[in-house]
Amino acid sequence: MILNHQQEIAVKHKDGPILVLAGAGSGKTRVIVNRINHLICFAGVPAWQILAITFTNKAANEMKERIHSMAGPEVRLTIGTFHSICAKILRVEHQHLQVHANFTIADEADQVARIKKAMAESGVNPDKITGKQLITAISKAKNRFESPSSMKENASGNPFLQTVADVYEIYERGLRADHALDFDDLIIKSVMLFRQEPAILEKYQNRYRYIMIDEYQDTNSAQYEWVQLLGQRYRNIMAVGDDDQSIYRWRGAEVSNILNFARDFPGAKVIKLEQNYRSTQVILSAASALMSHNIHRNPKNLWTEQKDGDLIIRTIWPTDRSEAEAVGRQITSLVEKKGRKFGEMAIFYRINAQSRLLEEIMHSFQIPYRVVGNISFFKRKEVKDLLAYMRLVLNPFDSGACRRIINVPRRGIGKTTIEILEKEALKRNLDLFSTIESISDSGLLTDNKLKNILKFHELILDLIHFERTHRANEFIDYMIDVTGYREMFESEMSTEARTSLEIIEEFENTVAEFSDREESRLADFADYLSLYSESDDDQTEQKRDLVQLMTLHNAKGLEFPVVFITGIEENLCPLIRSDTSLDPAEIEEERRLLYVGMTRAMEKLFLFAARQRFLYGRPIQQQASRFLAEIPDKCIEDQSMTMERNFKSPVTELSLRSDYKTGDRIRHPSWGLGTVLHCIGSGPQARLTIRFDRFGPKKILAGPANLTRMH
DNA sequence: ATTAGCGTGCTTTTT
DNA sequence: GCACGCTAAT
Repeated sequence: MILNHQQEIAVKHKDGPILVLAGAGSGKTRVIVNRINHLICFAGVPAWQILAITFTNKAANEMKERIHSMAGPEVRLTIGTFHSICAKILRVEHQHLQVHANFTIADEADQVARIKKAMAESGVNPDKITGKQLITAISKAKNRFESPSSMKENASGNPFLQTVADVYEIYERGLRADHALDFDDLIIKSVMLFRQEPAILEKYQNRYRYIMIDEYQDTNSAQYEWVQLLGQRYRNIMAVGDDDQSIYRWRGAEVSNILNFARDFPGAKVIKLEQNYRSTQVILSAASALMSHNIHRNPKNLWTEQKDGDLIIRTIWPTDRSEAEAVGRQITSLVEKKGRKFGEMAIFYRINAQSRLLEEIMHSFQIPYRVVGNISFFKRKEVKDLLAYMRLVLNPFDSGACRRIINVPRRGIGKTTIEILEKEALKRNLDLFSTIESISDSGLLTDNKLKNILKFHELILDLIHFERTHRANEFIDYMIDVTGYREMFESEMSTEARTSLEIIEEFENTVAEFSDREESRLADFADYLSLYSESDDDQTEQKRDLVQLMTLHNAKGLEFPVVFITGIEENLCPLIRSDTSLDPAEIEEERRLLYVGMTRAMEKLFLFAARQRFLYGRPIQQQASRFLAEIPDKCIEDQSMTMERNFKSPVTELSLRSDYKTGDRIRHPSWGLGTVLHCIGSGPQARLTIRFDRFGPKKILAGPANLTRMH
């Protein structure tokens, strides 16, 4: 395809910083791929000097493929996520850190387990502070480069921070003892390495002279500094992103990074890609109108050469079930009457819990589907067990891995034996695995038990030995047999054991596939498993003609001819947790999330909501989302009335009858002056969200509040 | 030492 | 509606 003018400028840009503000569907990936190709084939840049960073492995793989098909399969450049690139650097430079080269990467489950342990150890009351809160707080501290000790000093008087600091300290100690790094560490340790070792920094600066970062709006502060450090020497940085598609603020992404790029890199060229090649005019107008309600953004003017296309169908259903059935009916009729393929359609929702009902309905309509990014494989205990074996073999210091599989399958090593081992490990300041050797002459264990653990020890040593001389797939096959892991299920005839065997086989297939195309060391495979989530793999599914179900977050970067977005209701989309007051910035992020969902649609878009929804097992009365009222009527065909005659759509109510609107100034008898952020309904029943000048945002009911309107 | 059964409590999104 | 964690029973 021919590039448009703006795309061409970006593609042909060679030296110096450049920011590409790429609106939804504006051919962002095309620009990156073409520029890389241009650098290699026309600008004389050696491929190995190019570094391309993406946020998901899926994006990285896709980019790799496209570059290889364009510039030739032999070009070798570095493409990967921040995390995988950092992991590779840290393994090479490990001697400058306090870890050995085979450090394990603590995945999410591992992290949760460690936090729980640390909580128990420091005597935190789990009713008061949840593990999740601690993980978030610790992650924030880490990304500020704050150590547990400095956190302790700064926490004086704040009991919450005090607790966080305590848990943080134990958590860190645990990671270090096991030679493990968590996701945050991968980035942070790399930054610290760059900061402290100028020679190493220089080495990588010279190596990666051309840096490209996709989804720049999703970078967090540590990643930002990483880019600054690595890029400051040659300043050949291309940042590509869209502030309107920033949906990861909650995990530290800072939109300001993209908004301030031109300031951070003086002389940066700024290119705006505003022509949309994906959606119809109607869809694009609707999405743009929605986004215009956000205040904190770069205004942009997306346009398309495409015709108007079909109106967006907006329907409020009485229940979540009827909503799901409507999706099923529509899909069936689009296939039967319009010749659509299942694979051309996708269903989006805000939270994973919504998928179950949809799955049930798809099933009863006999619609082939798949759920993207669903738990399953990587959370299966079989996969975790096998992964633990791998980790222990690669890194015998990993006591967590050791503990997990020391008695799986049964080896007669029970809780008490493990407790004795752990106490001894703590006393001697050793890891679990080496404790096994040194405990033999201590007389702490009976001969029988000693025999059992020594046998286990020997088993692992044998695996370590085997690993050195074999490929990952050979090792895994060997491991599964020699540990008796497969046999454990083979001897059982239950259906559960049968699925376990299937999982094991799937695991073997994964290695086999991996060994086929990548380096085939076990260590690489372990990284692959730790850093790659399953939502990353195959877009081959699209070819298998299945309707795809996914969360709005997972929809980013994809496109479908037909899109259904379900559950566009207050408190669900935007999602508002009951315990938190609603922060305007969070509402803006929710709006961006819906925007991302809408802009995935090429031709047909359905926006659905329900008045009653089952959530956490109970029926909850829902109201249409404020976002629905923000989409202009001219883009919409509202089917609520025809579908259900005796029900008046709250959307109509919402958009037509409101005493207050966003921006109105009011006075409250006790809270004082404030600005209306949002209003649902009218009269005394109206539910208002007001940001008070002195007290911040509050939700109130208009009736009892006795508000005065200011002019 | 292992398992089964029951109650609790929690639910966003992910590298 | 679910997963998880705890307890109690074998």
